[in-house]
Amino acid sequence: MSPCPQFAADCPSRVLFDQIADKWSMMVLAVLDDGPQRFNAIKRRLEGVTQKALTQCLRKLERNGLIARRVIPTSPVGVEYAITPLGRSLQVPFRALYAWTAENLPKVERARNAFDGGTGAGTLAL
Amino acid sequence: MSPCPQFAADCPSRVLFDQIADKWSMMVLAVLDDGPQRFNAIKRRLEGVTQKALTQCLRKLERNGLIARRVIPTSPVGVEYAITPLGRSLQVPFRALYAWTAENLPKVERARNAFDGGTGAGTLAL
DNA sequence: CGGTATCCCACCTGATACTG
DNA sequence: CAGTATCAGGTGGGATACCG
Repeated sequence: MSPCPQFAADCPSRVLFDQIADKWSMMVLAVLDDGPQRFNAIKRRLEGVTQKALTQCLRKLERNGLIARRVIPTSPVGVEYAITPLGRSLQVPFRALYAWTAENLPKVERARNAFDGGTGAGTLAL
Repeated sequence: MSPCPQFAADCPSRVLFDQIADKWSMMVLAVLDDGPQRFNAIKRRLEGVTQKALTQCLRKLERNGLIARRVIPTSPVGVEYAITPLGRSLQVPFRALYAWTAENLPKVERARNAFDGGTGAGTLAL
């Protein structure tokens, strides 16, 4: 199986992957999967995210049709973000990835210890 | 479903995700899925990758136990990289993600055009 | 509240040169 | 061949301040 025999720069998979695989996108979608959320509510659940980074991430997700932005014209403006059906469909492969991390974290940690601890002897064991 | 009620910075999924979700890792694993490859052979198949970036990526994958590095003591040294069973297991969720990109690229492109073209009216359509 | 604008700095990048 | 070393330069992040 090789969908792209070579990974050209304009390979659709590459282009799209660059869009969805950043540090925060997956988590934002996971948060919004619980239901629509306000900006600061999302921010509170993503430990370590800055306002700037979150804003950029939300814009990108919105641009790609994965989330929807709705302005609530209250006294101090409110903005609500909601996951779209397209965004929800991306949750499926994302959850598969999450499951992999949960299942294989111990193995990765063991490999890392072997690599770091050894003088490079890790290559022998594999 | 919320495996992490909140995304703490030390959430195992977050930590591991940061390790595997960079620009090149997924493609390197896909290339090595065809069989062991030499450094420059991999480089040739990843259009746009620099030697430095590829070296860093291969080191990280090796450290995390996803690929194995083998030095072939020939006249000009040769180095062969091979995917490990652990790396191969990661291919499963990666392929699911690839399938999603292939299937949903048109929808994303349409959303993007709506967002870019419109004055922000894209929020209405969703 | 939900941003945008600004500054500043760390980092990543590309290019080049050099080594075992 | 497969790197490491180095340096210039652009990109992005963090902090702060300010606007609707």
